[in-house]
Amino acid sequence: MGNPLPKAFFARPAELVAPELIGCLLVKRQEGVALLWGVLVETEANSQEEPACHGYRRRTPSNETLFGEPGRFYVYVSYGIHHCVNVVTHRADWANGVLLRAAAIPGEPERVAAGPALLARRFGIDRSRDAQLVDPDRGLWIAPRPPELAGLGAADLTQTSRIGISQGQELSWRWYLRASRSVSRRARGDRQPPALVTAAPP
DNA sequence: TTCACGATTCTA
DNA sequence: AGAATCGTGAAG
Repeated sequence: MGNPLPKAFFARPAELVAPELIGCLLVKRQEGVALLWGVLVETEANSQEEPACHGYRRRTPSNETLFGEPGRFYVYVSYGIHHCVNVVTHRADWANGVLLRAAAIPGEPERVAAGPALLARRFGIDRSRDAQLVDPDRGLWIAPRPPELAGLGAADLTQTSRIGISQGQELSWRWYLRASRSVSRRARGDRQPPALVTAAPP
């Protein structure tokens, strides 16, 4: 879990990175407590050339990080109240990133991090993390898929349109792990999978 | 300085 | 389906 994704992983277009991030682990090191980690189960891609992207209109102090080098967190405030966490991708001077929309945290309620703002809240991520490197040395990073999830493929994911945007609906740039109950919102017709049975009856 | 709006969430 | 809630960016 200490091994982070290599920097080159993020130096690709967001729509390539986003689906590959599913199954990876978001990990946070905290003072005096065990590592906090969760499996990423839902992501969205965003890119400068389309209107749903924060960098579509102009480069400003608040979206500056999105235009920076890949491999950093871009954290923004949503609706004045919530925080949302992105990972910057592709290359510098081109707004491109992946929104981390949901994570499944072992041993915790299924939906504590089911949604971008809930994920940010549970991991205690706010604007102070903006522009910070995705790196174990900074205490917050992303680890590759663990062995048991290494076999994840397109067949395990649902690809659909993004959530909460008015423009850019035609792009199917949201991906989620179908087997997970920690997904923020399922595509139409996709039934919620059964809960995992963790304990055998006596 | 002011105003309208939003990559959301919670409740009914 | 609708409200809450406030940081931003564009307008004045």
